[in-house]
Amino acid sequence: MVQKLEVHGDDLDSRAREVLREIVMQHVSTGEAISSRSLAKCGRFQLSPASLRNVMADLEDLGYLQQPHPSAGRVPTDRGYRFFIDHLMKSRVLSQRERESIDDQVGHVNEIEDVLQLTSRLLSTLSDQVGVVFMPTLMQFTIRSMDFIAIADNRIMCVIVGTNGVVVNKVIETRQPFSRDELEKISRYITGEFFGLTLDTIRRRLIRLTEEERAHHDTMLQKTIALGIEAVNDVAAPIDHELYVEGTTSILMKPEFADAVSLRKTFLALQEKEKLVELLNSCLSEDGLQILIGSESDFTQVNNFSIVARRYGSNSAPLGMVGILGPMRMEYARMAPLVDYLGRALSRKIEEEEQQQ
Amino acid sequence: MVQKLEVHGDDLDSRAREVLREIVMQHVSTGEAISSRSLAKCGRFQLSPASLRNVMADLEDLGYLQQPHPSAGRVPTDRGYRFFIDHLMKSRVLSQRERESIDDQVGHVNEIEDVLQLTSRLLSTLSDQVGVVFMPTLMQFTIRSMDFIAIADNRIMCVIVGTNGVVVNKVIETRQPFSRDELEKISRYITGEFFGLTLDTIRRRLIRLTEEERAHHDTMLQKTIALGIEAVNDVAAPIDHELYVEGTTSILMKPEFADAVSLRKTFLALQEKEKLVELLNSCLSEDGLQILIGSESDFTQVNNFSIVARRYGSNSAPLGMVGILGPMRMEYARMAPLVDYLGRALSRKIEEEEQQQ
DNA sequence: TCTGGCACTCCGATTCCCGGAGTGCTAACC
DNA sequence: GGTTAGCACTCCGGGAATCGGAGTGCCAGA
Repeated sequence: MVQKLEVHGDDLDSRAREVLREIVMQHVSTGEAISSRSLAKCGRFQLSPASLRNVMADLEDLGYLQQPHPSAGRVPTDRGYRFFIDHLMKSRVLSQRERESIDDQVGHVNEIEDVLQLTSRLLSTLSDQVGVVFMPTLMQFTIRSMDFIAIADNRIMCVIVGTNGVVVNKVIETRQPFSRDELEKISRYITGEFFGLTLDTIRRRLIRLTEEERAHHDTMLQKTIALGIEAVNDVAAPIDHELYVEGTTSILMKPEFADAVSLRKTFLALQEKEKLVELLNSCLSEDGLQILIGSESDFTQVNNFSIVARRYGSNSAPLGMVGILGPMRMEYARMAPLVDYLGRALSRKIEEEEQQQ
Repeated sequence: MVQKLEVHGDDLDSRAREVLREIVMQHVSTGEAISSRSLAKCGRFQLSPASLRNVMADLEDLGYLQQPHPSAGRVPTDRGYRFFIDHLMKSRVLSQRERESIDDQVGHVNEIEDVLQLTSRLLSTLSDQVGVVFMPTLMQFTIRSMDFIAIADNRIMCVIVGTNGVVVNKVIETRQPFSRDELEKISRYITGEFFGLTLDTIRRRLIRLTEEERAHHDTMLQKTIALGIEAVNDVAAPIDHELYVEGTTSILMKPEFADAVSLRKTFLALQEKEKLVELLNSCLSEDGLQILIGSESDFTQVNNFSIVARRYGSNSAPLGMVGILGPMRMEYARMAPLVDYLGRALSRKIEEEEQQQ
């Protein structure tokens, strides 16, 4: 399939490529369907509208363009955008000023949660699209400490701090009551024993311990293990994630969503975050910048969205996804470096925190 | 002003009152403007349309009705709704089934946060409007315990548990580092010393202690005080609040918001929660069910909303507001008891938790 | 005081019309 | 063979005109 597309890429002669590029660029900036006449007028082709019409007809036959209705100009299809991105696009690098502004703002925030929120906000304002930052389950995190606090007799708050500075806390219900003393001891023990391990490993070790220690009748240790398992299970439930979505208002102002019907639809799509989470989760396995256009995924298809996203965190331990979400018509050449830079900035920031502490 | 309205209330003869009631009820159920003919047809009046038109004209002169456009039927104004609610409405009590269903669901949840969220969800589904639950700053809460956990050298998580079961936690930055041992001691000391007091009192005591103890050179105590003050200040910042808003989708489906313009406007209003918080905060001082219609508050005026809300928590220590939010056209007779019951249910639930522990 | 009747108004849907914009095709041209 | 001019065709969108329906206000008569 990819091979096929590559061949297609070479199939287009340079004139057709230039025409497609110009149509994409004009359409992105105006939002209108592009006519042969407006192409001729732009001055980049020494050709008459009639000749350009021929080229456009060819591009339509190949599935790169389409007409909203007969006797209208052409609009890029998602395949058209895809070709543009893969072969024609010249990424515009971020200006010095923009990068400095980003670095500056990121530098002034400390809490991980705040950094994530700031990032989504920056993505949104700088792109004028919806900014998204996603942090999935913590199963793969390595922990720095794990503390237990009595809230009620059989209700305990568990606070887990990751080596990367992320803090998670969750109230868990326990079967047996714990005293303040016990909890302090348990906190010390677990933190001391499991420092630097992932929750996943910790759980496996705890389960192994259960079996080994069954004979010893050390009640304290048994209590510790029981509590530890409950905590790990509860905190690292697979649905557990953070999702920051910023700038939904700006996207609803776009002409694409002018009428009440698509406005409602888009609004609902942004409300129901499960689908989005599902998509981002599935993107987590791949490295580098990822662009999904319209029909290329379920979520983007039904809403005519595009997504430009990227993993953040270190290569060995990816933490989540950052990206933007908007209508298919967007300035990919500007979005791509923006998302890329913010992804890097976020990764760097988290790494700093990790080292510093 | 209130006096004036009361007089108005008596000004209307019984026929006019009945006509107004019928118009409100018909309009609420259909959403259409009500004509003299449809009033005559409903059978409650032995009058011809022509006579009813006279009554309607009078009600319009008094400001209770208005015509969307000439030669359309009449629609209640916000004053009309106000009169209806104050003098004509017969609250429909909740059915046994509904109450049992509510009690049952509330009974199955334990976390305060979950209870609040459930309540807003119930409000939304049972009313088919937007359900809102608001919990303002915790300054007036009495605490059960206060624990400090090291996250990094000079970053500490503070977990406060209220006697009502509410748990708040917040990461605070400290000027000096604290060891694990110190933190445990501090936690014990503060919890022991300040159990049952409000954050506000605690802060005042801590400040007094600062002065008293300055001479003693007890570094440990000084550290304790410093940390305590930082924690209380930080956690109980005035902006600190929780707001649960549920069911925004259902409201956007209502015919009132069919066109793109009002859809956008409503959407934006629901996004920007500050205004809503402001309004709810200002309602917090008054007891009993509160109904705000259209022009009766800034927030409801610009969006043509109405709000039916009620305080929850005990009388001596109100915790927050519960309520529903929707277009002016809503079944107030059903909304009023619903909000009232859920407010009581929520208060009762919180009280139970408090006693139980 | 109530009611029937009548004139008037306004909305909304439907229809028709027309200009603008754009295409596809063909034939001529370089 | 590629390129261009010309022409017929199509479709959209806005505007004017039309018409029926719904509702009111008012007046005169019971």
